[in-house]
Amino acid sequence: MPNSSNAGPGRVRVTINDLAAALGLSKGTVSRALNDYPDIAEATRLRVRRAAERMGYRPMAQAQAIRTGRARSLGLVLNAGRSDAHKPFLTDFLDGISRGASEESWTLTVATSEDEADEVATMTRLLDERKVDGFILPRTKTRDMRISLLRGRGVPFILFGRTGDATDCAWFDIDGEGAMRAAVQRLAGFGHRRIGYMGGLPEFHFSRLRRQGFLDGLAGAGLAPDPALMVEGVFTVEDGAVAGLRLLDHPQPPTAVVCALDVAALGLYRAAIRAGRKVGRDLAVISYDGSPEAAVSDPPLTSYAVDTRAAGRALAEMLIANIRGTAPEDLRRIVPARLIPRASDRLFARVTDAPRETTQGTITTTLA
Amino acid sequence: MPNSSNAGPGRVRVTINDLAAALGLSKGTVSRALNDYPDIAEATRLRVRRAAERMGYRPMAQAQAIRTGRARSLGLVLNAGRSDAHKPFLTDFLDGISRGASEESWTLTVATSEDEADEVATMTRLLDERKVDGFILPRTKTRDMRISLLRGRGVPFILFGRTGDATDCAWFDIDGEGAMRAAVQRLAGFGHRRIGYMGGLPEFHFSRLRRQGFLDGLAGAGLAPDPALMVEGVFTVEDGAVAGLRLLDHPQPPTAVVCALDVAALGLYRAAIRAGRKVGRDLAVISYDGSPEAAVSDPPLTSYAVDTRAAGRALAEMLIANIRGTAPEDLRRIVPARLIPRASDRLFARVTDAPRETTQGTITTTLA
DNA sequence: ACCCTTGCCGAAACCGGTTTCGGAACAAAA
DNA sequence: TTTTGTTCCGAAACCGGTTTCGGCAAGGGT
Repeated sequence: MPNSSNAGPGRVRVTINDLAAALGLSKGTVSRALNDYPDIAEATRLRVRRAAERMGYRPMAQAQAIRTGRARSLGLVLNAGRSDAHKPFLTDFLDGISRGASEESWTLTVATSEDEADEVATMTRLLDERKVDGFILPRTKTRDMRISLLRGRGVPFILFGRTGDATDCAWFDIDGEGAMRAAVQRLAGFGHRRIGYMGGLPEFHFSRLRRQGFLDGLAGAGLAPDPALMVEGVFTVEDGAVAGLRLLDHPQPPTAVVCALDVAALGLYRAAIRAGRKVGRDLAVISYDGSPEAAVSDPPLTSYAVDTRAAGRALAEMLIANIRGTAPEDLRRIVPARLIPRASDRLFARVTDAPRETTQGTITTTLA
Repeated sequence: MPNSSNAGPGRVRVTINDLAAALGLSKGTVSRALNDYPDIAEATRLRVRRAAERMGYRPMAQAQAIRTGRARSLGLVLNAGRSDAHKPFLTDFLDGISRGASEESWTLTVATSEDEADEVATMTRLLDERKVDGFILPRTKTRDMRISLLRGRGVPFILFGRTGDATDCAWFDIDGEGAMRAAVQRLAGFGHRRIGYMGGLPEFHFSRLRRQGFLDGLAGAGLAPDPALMVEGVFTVEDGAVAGLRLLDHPQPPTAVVCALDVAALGLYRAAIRAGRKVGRDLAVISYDGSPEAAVSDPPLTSYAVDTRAAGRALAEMLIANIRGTAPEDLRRIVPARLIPRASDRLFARVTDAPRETTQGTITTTLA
């Protein structure tokens, strides 16, 4: 008969001892059968499996952990302090990770922190108590304390994004620089020659990459970068509004702007209104993120979308592989962002159809 | 010397054996000293504590779990299928839970699911593997399968919200019905007599409560409810737009509307535009949620805000108390929502200052 | 017929903690 | 002095698994 002293949740819990007794085998044999050891007869293995299934046996994760050293849990530490741009995607992200993890019977442990120091402290606690086998690090910075910590302790981890020195790092990322490049190319194809840029906070590595992508795009289109048309450090709609105003107030303002984040673009929308211009008519905008708000803005924002759910899933799978021994060098993947063409980047019946000079003239006089 | 075979993360791990050896005590004594057993001399207890501190000893959570039956982890299963209204609050919510949990050295395990069946399956797995000790159940329904499951298995849990039969349930909730009542009272105070209502999906228990609160509010103001001015089942902005149009198309449309959710109100904004009316001038709106989008809408939406972070924290603390033995009946708390007065509920220089009859007339002719 | 593999399983140690039980040392009461 | 009672700690069992080790039995080769 199964386990009589069943304290805690789960009702009558069937342990490996119950299973072994029911089968007339030793618990060691049962364990090895369940874990596919080579020294178990195929017939026995099947008998054990079937009995386990029938009796509803589930190995207690912690009991395994104590011997194997694996909690079978992935750690994710969210920064709740900063207004996080990935808020709207968080559910999708968690969903992706959770699915990727549960497919291998792993789980996701989430913690939060407000600043970088707190982040490291939280991760340390999770590690010390052995609650987690590895970490997913979102929003990687060029110089990231979390990476130093984990590297120093020899703990497996994977970056969502890249970093300055990615030696020994596994990572998954979206090709932001490629998207920026394509955005410039697209705008140049529409006839734009003065293309502005709004980038994110410089400490995040993606800002650096996207900026470079933008510059590469300009070069590819034979355009010279104008520092006056480029602003960095945008991370909220408010930032974007301020920065946008600066761009639009320029004596020779851009006819198009590439934004590294949707929030920046949304801020630019506001700036445009205040400057008496209209996005989609006087000003072309292409952005990046594919956030839901972008779809309902006026005009709907053309944006490069990232599939956050798929990213979460990939991150989970890759981290598990890393924990299981795959070398970090073999765990690096980059996927393209997907363009969602909407109305903000086509200046209907004007820029689009007119030759370049006329375009410039039209815009300029509109502003004057 | 500490543990030489240190597989896995964490570098040189100091175990209770290392500690005992260093102190010249048995590991049982060390354990009891650390856990404040009464049969340990005060001097010894201190000596042990200090050594533990100095050597950086952290008990391995899983090793404790195997004997105590406590994983020291709270479970949260998110429904990723439905477009979740609490998306913008998710970070805050997780942050609250995480803080409440980590104060007691507990952690948060998050999983996702798409439908109700999946939800139950996920929770079952988490329980069977003993990954969690209890659950936080967000978005409770009047008849909730999760509750039946957990009740049946005798697993501790706490509701975020209330439910049909809350016997033996611990819960934490925001006083939505009170907010609805106050909203009606406020609008009636401004002179409104035809007050509409837009409610949420009926299966969620809060919809029921808020609806009742609205009706109570009407009664308190001496107004008779008009079924034609009440719509239910709104859960997205789109729903809200459709429902709003229905309300505004009424031959004798409402001069004010109480919304049970901000998304409903935002939908109503759209409907008003299409109907040629202007919220804050022809139509007063009070809503509930306090979502960030509501602050930047035009006009800014007056809404009852819920402190999701505080809720998360309270839920975590209460669930831990429940797991530790406090009776569910002693773990029930309701806190008021906080009114954030903005522009959407004051019809400047018209309804506000005019007597009731005139108001009605003004609105009506505006529509005609 | 004997030895040597090989296949397969049981026994027992082990992981890192918690908890029970009993007894030594010492003080107070008889 | 003996008895009784406390205080405090060690020894060992226990939790539910995993992993090592050794040995029995069957099969193959000589």
